[in-house]
Amino acid sequence: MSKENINLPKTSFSMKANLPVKEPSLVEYWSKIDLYKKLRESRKGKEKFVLHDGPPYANGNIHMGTALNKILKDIIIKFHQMDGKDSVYVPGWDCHGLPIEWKIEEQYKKNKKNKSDVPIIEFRKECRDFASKWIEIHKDQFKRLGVVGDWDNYYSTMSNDAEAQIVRELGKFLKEGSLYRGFKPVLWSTVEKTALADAEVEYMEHSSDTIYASFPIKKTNHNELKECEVIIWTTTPWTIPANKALAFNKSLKYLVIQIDDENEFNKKKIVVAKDLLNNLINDCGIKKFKKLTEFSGEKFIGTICNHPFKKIGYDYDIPMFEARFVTTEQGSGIVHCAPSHGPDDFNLCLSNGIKALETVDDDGKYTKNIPLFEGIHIFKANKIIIEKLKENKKLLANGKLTHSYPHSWRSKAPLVHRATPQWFISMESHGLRDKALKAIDKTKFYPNKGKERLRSMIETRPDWCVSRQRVWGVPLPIFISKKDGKVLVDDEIFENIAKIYEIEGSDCWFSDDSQKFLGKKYDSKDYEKLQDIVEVWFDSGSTHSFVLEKRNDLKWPASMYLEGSDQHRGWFHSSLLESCGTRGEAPFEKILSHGFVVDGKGLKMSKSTGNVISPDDILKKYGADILRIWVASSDYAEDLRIDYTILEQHAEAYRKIRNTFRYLLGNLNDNFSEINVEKLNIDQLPELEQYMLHKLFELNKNFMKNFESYNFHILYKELLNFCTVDLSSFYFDIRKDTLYCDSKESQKRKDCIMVLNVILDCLLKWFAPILSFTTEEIFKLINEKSTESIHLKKFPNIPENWFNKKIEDDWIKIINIRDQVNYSIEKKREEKIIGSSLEASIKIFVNREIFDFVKNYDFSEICITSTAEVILDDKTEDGIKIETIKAKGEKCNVCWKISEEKCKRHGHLQ
RNA sequence: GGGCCGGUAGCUCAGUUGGUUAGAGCACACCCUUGAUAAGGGUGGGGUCGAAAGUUCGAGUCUUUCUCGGCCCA
Repeated sequence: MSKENINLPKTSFSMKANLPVKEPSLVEYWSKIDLYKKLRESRKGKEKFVLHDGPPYANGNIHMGTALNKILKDIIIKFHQMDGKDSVYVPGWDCHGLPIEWKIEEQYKKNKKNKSDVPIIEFRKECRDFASKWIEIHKDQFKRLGVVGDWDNYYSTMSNDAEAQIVRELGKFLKEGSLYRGFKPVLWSTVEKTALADAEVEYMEHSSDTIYASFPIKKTNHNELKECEVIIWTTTPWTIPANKALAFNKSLKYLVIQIDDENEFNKKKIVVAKDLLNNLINDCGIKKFKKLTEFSGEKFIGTICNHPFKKIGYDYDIPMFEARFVTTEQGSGIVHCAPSHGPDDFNLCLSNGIKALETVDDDGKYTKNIPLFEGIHIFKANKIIIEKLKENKKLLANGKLTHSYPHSWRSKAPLVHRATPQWFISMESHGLRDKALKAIDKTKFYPNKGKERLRSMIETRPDWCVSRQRVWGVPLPIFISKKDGKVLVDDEIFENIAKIYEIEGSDCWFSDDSQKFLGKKYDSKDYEKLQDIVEVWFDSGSTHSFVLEKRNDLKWPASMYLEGSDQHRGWFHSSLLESCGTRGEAPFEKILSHGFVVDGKGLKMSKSTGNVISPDDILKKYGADILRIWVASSDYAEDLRIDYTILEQHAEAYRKIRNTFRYLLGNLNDNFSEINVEKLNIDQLPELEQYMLHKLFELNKNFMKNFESYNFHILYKELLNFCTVDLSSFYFDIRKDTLYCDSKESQKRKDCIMVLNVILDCLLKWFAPILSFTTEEIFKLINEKSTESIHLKKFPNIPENWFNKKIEDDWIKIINIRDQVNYSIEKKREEKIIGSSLEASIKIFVNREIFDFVKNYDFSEICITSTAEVILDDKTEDGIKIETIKAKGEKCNVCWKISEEKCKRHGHLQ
C-alpha cells in the first residue's frame, strides 16, 4: 500500500540550477526568437518608457560597477515592460577621447613607431577600430548578464550621425554667443600635450621642490617697509620667471624681522606673516633675528616689489594685491602669482589689469617670453631656478615637500597649470546656470539626495571648457578670420559640415581642404581652420540629441537616466548643461543614481588591496541570476557590498526560491493552466485558499508600490519572505496532506491546485525582471511548444475582491494559535515523547470568546497533527492553553495520520 | 584639506512625527522528518543601534565632537 496511491510531486524542473551552463543557452534562445523585436511588437502604440543608456567607454573588460549598472537598468526596463509600457532600450558607447588615443600610442611605442610619422587619418582609424572591437566584446558581456536591448542598432558617439549632430549642437552655442574663446590656465599634461578635464585628473602624492624666495620692496608708502624683502613660499620654483605679482591678505598681521645670522641675509629685513614666523625660522634655519615691526596687511596696499631676477633681465614692477585666498596654512603669508600658471593667480592679475602670457609651450618648455631660460623644460628648471636665486642672494631656503598633487589619469605624469587658448561655454552669458537649476527642480531623483548633489555642483561650477588639443574626437567646427580674428558664425556652414560628416564622418576635417567646408560662400584663404577637438563630455552630453531625438522608437526627453553617483559631475551634469543650453530643458524626467561597488568590509576594490571580484568570476561560479539577485536585494542608494560570503547568502536564497517553484511545478506535474482570475468564485473556496489569495493581493499591492518607487531591495525581500514564510513553511506544509493524499476528484484538492496555478503564475511574473533566466527556464518548461517568453507577459492583474480583511484578521489569530501549538509540540519533542507533528494529538483549551471563533476550524489540519480538539474552559489563563500528547491508535498507511478508528479517507485501504 | 552621503544582529535589509523588553529573512545551533530529500518542518541563541558627550520624563530616531568608509572637489 503506498506510493502508487498518493499524488507525489513530479517535475522535470531540476533542483540543481546549474546556471553557468544553462544561462548561455537562454541567451541564445532570446536571440533566436528575436526577443527584443517581439517585445517592441507586443507593446506597439503603448506609452513609452525610455531609459536612455549612459554610454560606457568602449575600452577594457567590464567590472562590477558596469555589471551593476546594466543589470539595474535591465531590471527597471523589464519592470516597466511588464507593467504594460513600451519599454525601449537602446544601448550605446562612448568612443572618443584620450584613453583610447593613449592605448594606440602605447602600441606605437611598443612597435617603435613614431606617432608624428603616422597620418592623422590613419591614427584616427586605429582609434576607431579599437573602440569597435571593444563594443563587440562589451555587447557579449552585457548579453550574458541577461540584459535585453536593441543590440543590433546600438548607438555610438563615433558614428557619422553622432559626429554630425555634435557639430550642429556646437553651432547652436556658437550662434547664441555663449561659446567663446578664452585664455585661461588649464591643467595641462606636458606628456600627453593636452589640457585635461577634471575627470581625467588624479590626485596622488608627489614630492615637490619648495623654496622661500625674497622680493625686494621697491616702493612703499610706509617707512618701516622700506629696504625690506618680502618672502614668498612656493612648491613650483619653475613658475618664478613667470611671476607678475604678489598677493597678501589684508586681515592678517605681518612682521618685519632682521636676520642676524652670518650668511647672505645677514642684517637683511624680511617680511612674513606673524602666524607663520615660527614655521619660517624653522624651515629656513634662522637662528638669530629680531622683530622690528608688526603691522596689518592693509599697509601692503600700493607696494611694488622687484623681481628676484631683476638684474638678469627681469626688470619690471611686481605689484602686491589683496587676495582672500592667502591663508596662514603654509608658507609665508605672501603668495607669488604667475597668472599663466594658476587659476587664482590668473583671476587676481586679470582683475588688476595684468594679462597672462604664453610662458610655457605644449611640450613644457619655456617660450621666448621667458628671458634666459627659453627652451628649458619646466620639470628640469627647478634646479636651475634655485641656483639662480642663490646666485642673486634671493633664496632664503629650499627643501622638499610631499603633498597631494594633480596627475594625469593615463600617464600618471604630474600636471601643471598653463594658460592656453581654450573654448568655453559660458554659464552666465545666456543664463545657462539658471536654466539648468530650474530644470533640476523639475526632475525627480531616486534617491532624493541626488537632487541637492547635482544642484550644488551646477551652482558653483565655472564655465565649461569644451576644447581639447588632441585628435581622437569631433573637431571643433570653428574657422577664425585671418583678418580680424573673429569666429565664423554661419548656420549654413555648420549645416554643411554636418551634412559632410553624415556621409563620410569627421576625419575629413583633418585631411581635406578648408574650402570643402566653407563652400562657395567664403574663401579658405581668409580663414584659419581650428585643430582642436571637442572634449568627450560634450559628446556624451549630446547623446540625447542624436539618439533620443533622431530615433522614431525613442522619445525626448528620456523617462530616466540611470548611472553611478559619480555621474552627477559626469553625464547627468554634461547632458543637463548641453540640453539646457540648446533646448532650455533637461533631457530626462527622472534620474536614478546608484552607489559604488565595494568589498565586504565597505572598502573600495583595487588591485593592490586584492579585493577585486569580476563579473566573470561570479558568472562562472554562480551565474547571472545570482548576480541579479545581488543587485535587486542591495540598497542602491548607498554603496553596494559584495564578497563571496554575501554571494553565498544570495545563492542560498536563490535555492529557496527555486525550490518553491519546484514544489509548485511538482504538484502541478508541470501542467500549468492559466486561471481566469476575474471569473473566479472565491466564496466557494476553503478559507485557507481565500487567505492565500488575500496574501497575493496584499503582496501585489506592495509590489507595485515598491516598483513605482524603485525600491527593489524591499520588493525582493517581500517576495522571498512570501516564498519561505507564507508558502514553504505554511501553506505548502499544510496542504501537503490534501495534495498527496486526497483523490484527484476531491474539490478541496482541485481548489488547492487552482491556487497553486495562480501562485506559480504570479511568482513567475513578479520574479521575471530579477530572475530573468530562471523564470524563462520555467516558462519554457510549462509552455513547451511556445516560442514566446516570460518577458513578453504583463504583471498579474489581481482582482479587488481578493482583498478580505475579515479573513486576514481571523487567520492572524489562527496562526498565532498555530505558533502556540508548535511550541507545545516542540516541548514534547524535546522530551522524546513524539517526533513528527503527526504523532501528536492536541487539545486546545480556550475561553468562551475564543471558543466561539475557534470551534469552526480544524486545527489538526492547520497544525498538521493527527487529532485536534477544541475545549471550552473559561478558567484558562490568557484565555488559551495547549496540551499535547502522543497520538493513540493506528497510523494510516496513506496519510500517516494516527487514529483509534479507521481512517476516514483511506479506511478501506488499511 | 573642503563639500556631500553613510555606519542597526555573521550577511542583506526594516525601524513611521523621539515613547512599551530594537524587527524580518538568510546564516548558525539543537531537534524532527525521510512522501519537496544535496530538499522540508519546529524551537532557539545572537544586536543597545560606529564612539563619546549633550537636549529630554524618555533617543537607533534631535544637537555637538570624534572615528571609520564611500563619492565628488582641491
